[in-house]
Amino acid sequence: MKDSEYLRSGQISAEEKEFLENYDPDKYKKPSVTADVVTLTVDEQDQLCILLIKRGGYPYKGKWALPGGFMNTDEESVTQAARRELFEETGVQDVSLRQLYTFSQPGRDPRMHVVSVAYTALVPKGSLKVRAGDDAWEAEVFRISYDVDGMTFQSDSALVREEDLAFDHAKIIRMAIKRLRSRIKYEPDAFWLLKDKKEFAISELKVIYESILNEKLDLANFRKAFLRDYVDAGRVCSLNKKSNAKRPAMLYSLTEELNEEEI
Amino acid sequence: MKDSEYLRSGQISAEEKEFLENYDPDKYKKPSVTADVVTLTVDEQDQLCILLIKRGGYPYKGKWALPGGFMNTDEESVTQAARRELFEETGVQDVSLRQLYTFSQPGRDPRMHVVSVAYTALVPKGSLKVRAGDDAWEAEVFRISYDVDGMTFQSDSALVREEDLAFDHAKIIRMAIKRLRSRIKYEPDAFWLLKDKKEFAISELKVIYESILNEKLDLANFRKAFLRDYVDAGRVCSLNKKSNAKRPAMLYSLTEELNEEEI
DNA sequence: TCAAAAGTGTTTCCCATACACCCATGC
DNA sequence: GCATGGGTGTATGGGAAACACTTTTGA
Repeated sequence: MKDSEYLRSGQISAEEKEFLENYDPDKYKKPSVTADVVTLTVDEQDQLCILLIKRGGYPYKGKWALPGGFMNTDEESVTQAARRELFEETGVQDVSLRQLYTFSQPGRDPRMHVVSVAYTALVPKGSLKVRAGDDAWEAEVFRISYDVDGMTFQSDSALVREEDLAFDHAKIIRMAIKRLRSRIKYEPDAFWLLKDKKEFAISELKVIYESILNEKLDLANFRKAFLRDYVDAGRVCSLNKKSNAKRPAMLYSLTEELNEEEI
Repeated sequence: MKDSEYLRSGQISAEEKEFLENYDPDKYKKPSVTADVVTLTVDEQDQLCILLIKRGGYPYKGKWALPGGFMNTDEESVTQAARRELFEETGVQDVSLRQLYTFSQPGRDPRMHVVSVAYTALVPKGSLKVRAGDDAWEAEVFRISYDVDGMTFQSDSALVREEDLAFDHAKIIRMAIKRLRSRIKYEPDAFWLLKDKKEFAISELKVIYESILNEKLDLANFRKAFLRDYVDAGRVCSLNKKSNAKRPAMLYSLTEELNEEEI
């Protein structure tokens, strides 16, 4: 592995150097490693949405699935692979990308043993425009809703039930939403879904929370929590600008960079 | 991939069957995948401890590191690999094993690109006896303590500072402890560290919490929280047995199976 | 002047903390 | 008895939820 911190440190004996040069990386059989991305956003009607792609090839040809793909070994981390894939399929770059879980059960992919590192991507409201698909894939944004027996995904042209998804992707999506719901209680994840993190009203943020939690919140109490946790804590500053609604709302701006990964 | 649910479902066209039979699993270059385990326990002096192994071969020969190893592709999940490695090195089986994070930065292993799925294992008090090491490795249990610039690990025969550990293992350990500290506020993780989950006193559980959080707790309030969150909620029942201390304590027993992984 | 959304104030209630106090046992 | 840890009771303060009320704009 060229360029490793370890090698550059220079504290390596001749014996170790020889070991590394003669090491056979294919001593063990290896699984494939992919990044799968649960891409969430909120649409103009304040509905939580997810990006799915329709598989153009086998396996699960014609089924809807999470976007993702194989990592470029030796060149990138799985996180970089996830970011690359997401960019290739949507063009969005200003997203939160956070590791969710790694799935590695043998048999979850019929081709071979695939270890999938799943990520949750949070895309700002309005910025998830789907690119025109080629023959390999076709992408669409689906509104997420729930009924007695699970999630359904609805776009302008298709209705998909969770059991129709490819691979174990329904499980991954359930996990992502569950985790997001518990995370927004302590972490500023929801800010990523704002149209503009540098100029937003409290009510806009409240709508994001409501979409994620699927329940209505009390604005007065939401405001108090927001002021306490973010404004008073210095993580958000007020702009003294006014929007142009009924009564103009005070606008706020995130001061801190949102740290994506707590490594 | 023999035995896959997908293949057995039988809804596969001849065309797809042919695709799967001709698929070349080595189309892309693959990284290696390993499981690394942060094995935590509490010793008889109520100190939080970790299992480390001394590396017998290159790289980082002679350095202390997390136990772990390569997964057996096609035969097991990374979780099973972690469980297998932990068993081989310690003989313990009744442990909580929970996925922590996946590390995949190129260069983190000087041999080749290695994707490591890290796990946190919680071993009941007193049951972590180290096996005699062979020439490939040597294991020891270290007490974890903190000073101004980081963690130190102390066993009966060695003192290791976090920057002396192999690979990026110090980072992984920090993450594991941080996560455990926040998790025990909501989840019953600490029960795994009890000597006997089926017969324990409240004060024993309190000691576990104190070891993890590294701070003293008020027993009266700890008891109230325990009764509310576990006994009243039916997750723990009282045994009406008495231990043989000063004043005998009421003993409790976990009724539920602790679910290890929320997949 | 009215509707609608923004923003403030107040009341109530729950619950975590702190801490005083009683209980059961061994010595 | 008394030391030691087990267990109960209570007073207090902070904060979250519910909701009434005021303010600012557009129409």
